[in-house]
Amino acid sequence: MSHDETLTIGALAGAADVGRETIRFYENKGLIDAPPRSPAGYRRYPQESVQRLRFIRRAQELGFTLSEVAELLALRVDEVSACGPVEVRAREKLEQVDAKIVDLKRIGASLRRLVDKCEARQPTSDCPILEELDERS
Amino acid sequence: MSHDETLTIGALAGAADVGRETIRFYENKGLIDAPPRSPAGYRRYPQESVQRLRFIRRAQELGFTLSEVAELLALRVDEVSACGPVEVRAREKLEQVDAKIVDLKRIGASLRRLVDKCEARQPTSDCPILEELDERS
DNA sequence: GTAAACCCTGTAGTGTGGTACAGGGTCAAG
DNA sequence: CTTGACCCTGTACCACACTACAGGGTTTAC
Repeated sequence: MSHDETLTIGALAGAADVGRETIRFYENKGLIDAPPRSPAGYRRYPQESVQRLRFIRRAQELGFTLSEVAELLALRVDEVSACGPVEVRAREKLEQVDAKIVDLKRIGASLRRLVDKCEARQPTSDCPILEELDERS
Repeated sequence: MSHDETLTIGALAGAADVGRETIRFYENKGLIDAPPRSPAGYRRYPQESVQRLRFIRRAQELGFTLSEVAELLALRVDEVSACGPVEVRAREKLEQVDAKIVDLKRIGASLRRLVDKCEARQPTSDCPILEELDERS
């Protein structure tokens, strides 16, 4: 297989730091397109697949399920996707994202208070933390 | 069972909006302490358990696994052993949280641009979402 | 020209985080 | 003093997102 700008599944897996099986799994789930095949039936991936895989991974880390990631990836405006429905879905995702940010900020604030308390603690006192983790909206 | 400031598992489940089974599951996993029991063996929870359960739920929604939640809750540790290692853990979580916020803001900005494009009715064939997380991989 | 290293399909198994019984005891109301 | 709503333990099952074979073909490096 001469080097022809495409990647085998193994090379892609290495480049994107995921397992081979994971890539086939994502293909099955429709998260990545089925790539063209070599005469012997081997998948040949374009370089951009690396970006897509990495996006999937990071979106997952942000708390999106695979089907939510699929929705994110499907959001684009072009000849085939009309503006109306795309806009609606994009707005929904945007709300999800903003809500996640709000929650994360609240958690972050709690953690920061925690860290501050640790820094300012009196030598003899315990690390008084539980209240800091409590909700209080 | 006269009202004695404690909650049955069902009352707690109702107050914290989780299933009974989930509470027992968390107890098993060490996420909540085994509460005292009534003579008949019924769990009697203090009011604070509601806060703890809600914290667990919220932290989970933000992408923390149950064992990470356990870590967060364990920051409460006991006595002298506390502050040093606790502070380190808290800082690590804080960094994770801040990084997530940065990524989510990027996705949010991307979605906002997409919505704007929709409003301006300027079809494009690129995928604005995919481009957002490219930098810094 | 053969062995290692890769690829294929397909199915089974894993870990996480629950959820749903089964089979039984307890308690409060009427 | 029974009936229904609650509680107990324990096990089985579920969805999600992988992960690991099995059984086979292909490519490449020596």
